[in-house]
Amino acid sequence: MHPLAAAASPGVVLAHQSTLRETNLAVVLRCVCASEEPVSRAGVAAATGLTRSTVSRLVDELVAGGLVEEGTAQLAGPGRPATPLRPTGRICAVGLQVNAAHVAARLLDLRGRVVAEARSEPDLVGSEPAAALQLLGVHLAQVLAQTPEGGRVVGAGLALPGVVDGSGERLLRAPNLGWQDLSPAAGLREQLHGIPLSLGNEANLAAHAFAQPAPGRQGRSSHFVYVSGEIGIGGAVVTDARVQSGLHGFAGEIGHMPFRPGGDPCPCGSDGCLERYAGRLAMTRRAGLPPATTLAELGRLAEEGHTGSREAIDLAAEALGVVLAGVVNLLDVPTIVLGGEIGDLADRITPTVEARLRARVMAAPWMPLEVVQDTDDVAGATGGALLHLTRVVTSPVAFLAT
Amino acid sequence: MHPLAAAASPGVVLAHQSTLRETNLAVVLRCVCASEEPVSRAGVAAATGLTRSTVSRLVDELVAGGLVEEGTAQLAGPGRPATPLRPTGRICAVGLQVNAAHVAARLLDLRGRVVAEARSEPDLVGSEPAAALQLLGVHLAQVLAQTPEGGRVVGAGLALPGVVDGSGERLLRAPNLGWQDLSPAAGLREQLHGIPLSLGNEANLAAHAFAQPAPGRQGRSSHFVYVSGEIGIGGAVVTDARVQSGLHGFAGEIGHMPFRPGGDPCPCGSDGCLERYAGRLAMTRRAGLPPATTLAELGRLAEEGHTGSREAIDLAAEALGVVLAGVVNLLDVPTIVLGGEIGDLADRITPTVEARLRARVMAAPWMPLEVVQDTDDVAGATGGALLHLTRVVTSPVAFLAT
DNA sequence: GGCGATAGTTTTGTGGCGCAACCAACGACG
DNA sequence: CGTCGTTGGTTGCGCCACAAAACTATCGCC
Repeated sequence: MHPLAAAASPGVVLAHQSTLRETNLAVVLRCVCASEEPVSRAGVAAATGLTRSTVSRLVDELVAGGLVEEGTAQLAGPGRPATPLRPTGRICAVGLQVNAAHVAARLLDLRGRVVAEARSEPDLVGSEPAAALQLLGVHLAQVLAQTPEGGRVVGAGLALPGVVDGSGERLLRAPNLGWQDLSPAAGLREQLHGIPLSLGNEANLAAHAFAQPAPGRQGRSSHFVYVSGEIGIGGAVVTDARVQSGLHGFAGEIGHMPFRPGGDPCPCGSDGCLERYAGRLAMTRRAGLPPATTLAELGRLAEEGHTGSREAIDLAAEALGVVLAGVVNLLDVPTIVLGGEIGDLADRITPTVEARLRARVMAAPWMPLEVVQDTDDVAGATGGALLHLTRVVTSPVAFLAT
Repeated sequence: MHPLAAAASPGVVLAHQSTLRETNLAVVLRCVCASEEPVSRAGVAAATGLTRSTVSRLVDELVAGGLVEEGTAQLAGPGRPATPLRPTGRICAVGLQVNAAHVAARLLDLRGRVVAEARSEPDLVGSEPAAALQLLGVHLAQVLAQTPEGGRVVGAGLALPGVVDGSGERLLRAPNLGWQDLSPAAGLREQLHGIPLSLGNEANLAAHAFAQPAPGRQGRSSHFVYVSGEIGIGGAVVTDARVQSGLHGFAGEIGHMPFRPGGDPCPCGSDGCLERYAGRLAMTRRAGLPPATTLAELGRLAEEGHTGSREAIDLAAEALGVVLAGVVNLLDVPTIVLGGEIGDLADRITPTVEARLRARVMAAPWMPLEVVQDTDDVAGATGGALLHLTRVVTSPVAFLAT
């Protein structure tokens, strides 16, 4: 690279005429994808500001390229009826997920529909990667077998509960599985048939799915903290509808933010981490229950008056509230999304968390704060698939069929 | 707006031919600005990938518009000598800053040079806004009087130690000044002569200046946490060279992240906030010194063996280390920048902070962690000016002289 | 059945970039 | 000291993509 190029790098997004066409193709495709209902060429033109003639040519190209379909039924109303446009169901991506309690595969299409799903619930704490990957491979093959006639699978995204390297190829460390330094693509090569596989942190991908529930479609919040509560606690920060992944892609370890520094030692080498108070393992231990107790059971016991469970949940809520208030102070992300197993305790936790936020967030008087729940229990897999489908929407040219 | 437009909003960046020209003008101007040395048209072409003919046309336009100057001395070497290009010194912006200890005005030009500066060091704790703004107005007039012959001042940015609303027009609350609900533009109208004024949080603007030391030029770090230690503690998170300002622009209150929840009560309504351990007021109180003691004096006393000072500094370093480790875990921003008065203690604080980071950051084995110091003591003012100058670089069309 | 309204296509015009040829001005070398 | 090679910068032409506007198609409504 030219020496100056580095200096100018952030802005070396130079534009040719072709760039212009790519941009507008993406604009049109995103518009078609963003709408729940089919839209017409004229509707796209009105929404985007492009002229009808330009939209027509771009749509024709997308139809020819197999990314958009023209419906047969016509949209009624005054004037000439419109031909409805929808993203095709033949473009698909696979979402995969492995964590301590789930192995799952999902096939999503460009409309954001779940085309196929296969899953099982083994216990993978301290497991051998090979066996788990084999099971994942079976599920992967199952969903791929249900690819629609003439369909193309553009990628696969695997959600893992651990630290993934920046390139998305290598799992560095997944403490709760007991895995480290692993390249799962090798073990899945046979089932993948050349489909590109990328890894991602579970919470990061789940947050992506929450920010963008279907390709090109905006979720109800663009600035939020995602908390994924399983054995440990993962997380992700989303600002401007984009997941903050950090310089090396390591961002999101909210479970290891300090709640009581100097308190409970944590296997991570630190002490007083949030995870030691709001993680499942910590909560069940405090409640005096076996480690395999689910959070749903814990919640039921608390409901029935079991003191230990109540205290454990209250402490967890306190810890979450305090730590999340700090995060909101730092980043002004006024929505908290509870995902993963901890969602099962949302009813008991939410009031305390909201109270702590109101009390501890400096700008609370000027902004509404909200705690919501993500009910997708394999949200990481959904996010993994959506990651690849989003790529189709943002740069359609690369995916046009010749 | 059309109903679909909202749904498609993130991508409704449709491109016309004019967009294309604007983009490329920005690319060329950024390239000229990014280089410390003057560059030639051919150099820009090589760096950006645009052709020489296109660069020539764009440069001509920038020269005609008064944003770029052709030098007279020629760049030697084999072949025809090149005509050197530099950003003009006639485009300027004003940076203003008011905090508990400084009132300052700076005039910066498009090359990033400080053209003029005026400042004073009154004590503004619990002060009347009107008097401070009057003083600021005097300094503003002083630097504006030094605008270069034929120069244009494109904007003014005022850095304030408090919460500013999203539009950049209103100061909502500045606890350490004792100010609230204030629109400073009114009080400065006479001196501003129609120059647009925008407000920003002091630490956010200082971070901007650190991320981008001159218009269009990248600083040495693109992912960092900026800590501005004065009476209280402010901060900012920078990812991908952009300051994270949050949904309402309230981001950056790192001083009110929890260090010892349940500990020292904080005027913010919470307790155990970082600021209660690492803010100047907290440190001097702990050291048994008068509140007006500067951190430089505190450091000197510690050097001389004063136990109270040593303990106060050590506790502050501990608190910073713990909280910052949490932030790094959350966001993977491996550089910490110490700015403001706390920079005077950098030597004593840095080792402890770095030790805590190494011990408490989960991904520490895979990434270098670094604590650096920002030596600009009115960095907020610099950032305020750079904010406006950056706008010139990113969208030059709006600033071309007719 | 005529009319207005809306959807979509076709034609023509315009702006902006790449390409390639050209001119300009220097250093190196014989 | 002249020639040649090298690099900087300009000019004219063609292509590409979008805008504008005229045109066709098809509906609902009176």
